[in-house]
Amino acid sequence: MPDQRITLKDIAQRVGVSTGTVDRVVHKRGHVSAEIRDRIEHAMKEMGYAPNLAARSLANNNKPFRIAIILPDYRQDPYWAQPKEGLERAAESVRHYNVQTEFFSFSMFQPRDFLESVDKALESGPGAVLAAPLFLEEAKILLKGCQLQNIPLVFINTDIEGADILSYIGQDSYQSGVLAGRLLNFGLSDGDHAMLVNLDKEVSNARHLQDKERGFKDYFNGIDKKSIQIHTAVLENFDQPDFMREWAKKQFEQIPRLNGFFVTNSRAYKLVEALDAAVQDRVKIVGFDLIEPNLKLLAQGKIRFLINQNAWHQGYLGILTLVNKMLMSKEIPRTQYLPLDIIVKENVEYYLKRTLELPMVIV
Amino acid sequence: MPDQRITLKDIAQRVGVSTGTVDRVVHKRGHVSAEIRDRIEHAMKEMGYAPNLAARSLANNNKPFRIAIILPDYRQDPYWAQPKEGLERAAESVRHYNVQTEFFSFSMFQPRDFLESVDKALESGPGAVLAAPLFLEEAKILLKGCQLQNIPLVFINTDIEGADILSYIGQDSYQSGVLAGRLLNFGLSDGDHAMLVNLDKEVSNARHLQDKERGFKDYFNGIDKKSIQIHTAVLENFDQPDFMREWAKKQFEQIPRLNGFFVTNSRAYKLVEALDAAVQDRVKIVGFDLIEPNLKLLAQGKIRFLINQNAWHQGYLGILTLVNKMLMSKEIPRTQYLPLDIIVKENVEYYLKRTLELPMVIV
DNA sequence: CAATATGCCGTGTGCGCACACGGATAAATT
DNA sequence: AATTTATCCGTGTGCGCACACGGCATATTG
Repeated sequence: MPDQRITLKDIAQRVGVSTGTVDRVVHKRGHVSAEIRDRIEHAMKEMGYAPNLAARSLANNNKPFRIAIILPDYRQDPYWAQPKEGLERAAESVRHYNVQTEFFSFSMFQPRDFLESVDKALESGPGAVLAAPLFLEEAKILLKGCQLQNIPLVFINTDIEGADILSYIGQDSYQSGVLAGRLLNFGLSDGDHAMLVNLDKEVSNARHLQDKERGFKDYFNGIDKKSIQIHTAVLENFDQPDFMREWAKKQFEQIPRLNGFFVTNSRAYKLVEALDAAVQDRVKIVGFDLIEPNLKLLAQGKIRFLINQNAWHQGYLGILTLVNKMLMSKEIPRTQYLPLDIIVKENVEYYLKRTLELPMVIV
Repeated sequence: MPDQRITLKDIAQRVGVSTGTVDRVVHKRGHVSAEIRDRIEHAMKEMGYAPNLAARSLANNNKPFRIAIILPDYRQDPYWAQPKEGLERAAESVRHYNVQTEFFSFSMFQPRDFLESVDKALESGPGAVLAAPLFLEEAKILLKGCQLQNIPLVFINTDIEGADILSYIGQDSYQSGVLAGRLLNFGLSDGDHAMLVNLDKEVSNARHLQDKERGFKDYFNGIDKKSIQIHTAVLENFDQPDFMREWAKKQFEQIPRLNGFFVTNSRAYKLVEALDAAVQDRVKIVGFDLIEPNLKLLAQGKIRFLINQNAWHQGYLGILTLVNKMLMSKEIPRTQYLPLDIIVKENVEYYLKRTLELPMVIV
């Protein structure tokens, strides 16, 4: 632990030059003779120089670092409120580095709206872009735009394979499916049946869904201790209670030992609502996301496990990633998967608090 | 989102005084007339002034903030390596605020050694103290010392009820016991038996153990769906494989339907080693901590769940708490419980990586 | 009334860094 | 030899804040 922090001045004195010259070397701005450059670089290593970020940010304070954020409208789907919150929280915690954020929201059902946001965002001349690229073709235009302007781009939630971006931050859908299988299996008995239920109208998450399904089935194929039979259901009419109840009733008639459900998104509560009280207590349900209706059912024991995708963290890490890269010149991994938190009634409160309290910023 | 950051100068101009006067109000250093003080405070609220931490830390950079850390020697118990790591990591991330840390380790079996560390720590004239107060009486001396020197004190791992400290950071032992009960119960059937196993020689964790046991039993008393019978075992000879095997054999003879174990500390692997191969696959074991031997058995399915106490975070949060209080003048809650992470084979890697990658500091 | 004390407030300096600007030297050109 | 050009390097200023210092009033005292 170095007692005294090494400053530009220190190594300038050591080498016998001015701080300006050292600064030129630090920023590789040229106009320094090879010999002196070598001596400075050598001295920096030897003395263990590390720039004082506080001072750096102060000195840079005239030019803000602006991040354009392209996100679906959270009023269309409450899911997007979570990344948004994380983004806002992160923005708040790096305000002191003069980081500014600007939101460009779009309708998650209209690719053209996305494009419009892309245009607006790029025209605003940002220092970096963070986006949820729901539409593949349109996202490629964003990609090109960022390359042209030579600014870093971060994707959250949805990745585009092979895209030349700074980083992708999201869930590991496949692994979350595997995890769901694991949790369900733990509570099921030999000979039981389980069902994967997809309650969704759109296919915007098609890829995530596929991966989850694959992971879920792979898990059950991989075990040999018990025999659990897996079924699959896709229901677009999850908003019609009557339809749902009817559907559920039929399932149990056809599959008496149907004892487990895996709801692949945050709508597990919709499934519970469709079940009779007695059934609610018997079947094991695994779902996603700590949203209010799910939490209530978790507390009642009617949802056994919730897997927390940590959507909040997507936004948070997104900002931190950009700040780490651009202001702290850190190396960033191409892919950053978020932890898959397992939530039950007994530990849920810590996860709810964590997003509120945990203080953090930059290293 | 305020486009332009508000500075001291801004509000000085607005009120019509100098920055020095505003600064005096900010730091409550007096020598300001009541009227001007009010006007300044009003303007600060109205304009939403927030100090620029970078500038503040720069201006304070001559006087480091030194934190004395009193911790058990991690060579005696690998557990303590985790908080230590968290402490070091946190120290690293706040280095730029000129925060320095100094470790004073002690033997976890010798109260007098602890006292010696306390003396050394207090004599070094720290700006704050962080300690793991394993010994009640001796800890009281530390308490008095800090009160005398008027410096904040943070406890980790072990709390002392009613002690006047800044904050306690640790696990919620009771709740972790409840959680263990929940997890075990999920995999057990009506009529099964479960056993709480305490593999420990010392009673230094007596309190934590009691709480865990209470939580565990409370859980099973609270359910009415199944009937699970609970047993308890305290084994000090966990280091003798022959003894352990013999003991285990006897248990299964006496309790044929013994299908679940809750190991109250990180030594779940010791229990697994004492079981026959067939039994290893059958019984459900819930333990604590992501240590190497446990992880291996988790991957093999021989430990079903590990509850992660996040000992790493104790250290990390400890430093952040002190920095938040002293440098950012934030309010700090008296008790900070750490999340109870549920770890299975399928999500373990995220938790191992998380401690390595997650970048953070201060808000 | 002068001398001193007291309350209030502005000014100046430095923290470490970034960067524009200009000065110095040597090399190349006229 | 005088001038230009290129190369290399030092200096100065400001970022927002903390704080010592000193100045200017007004109040207090001899």
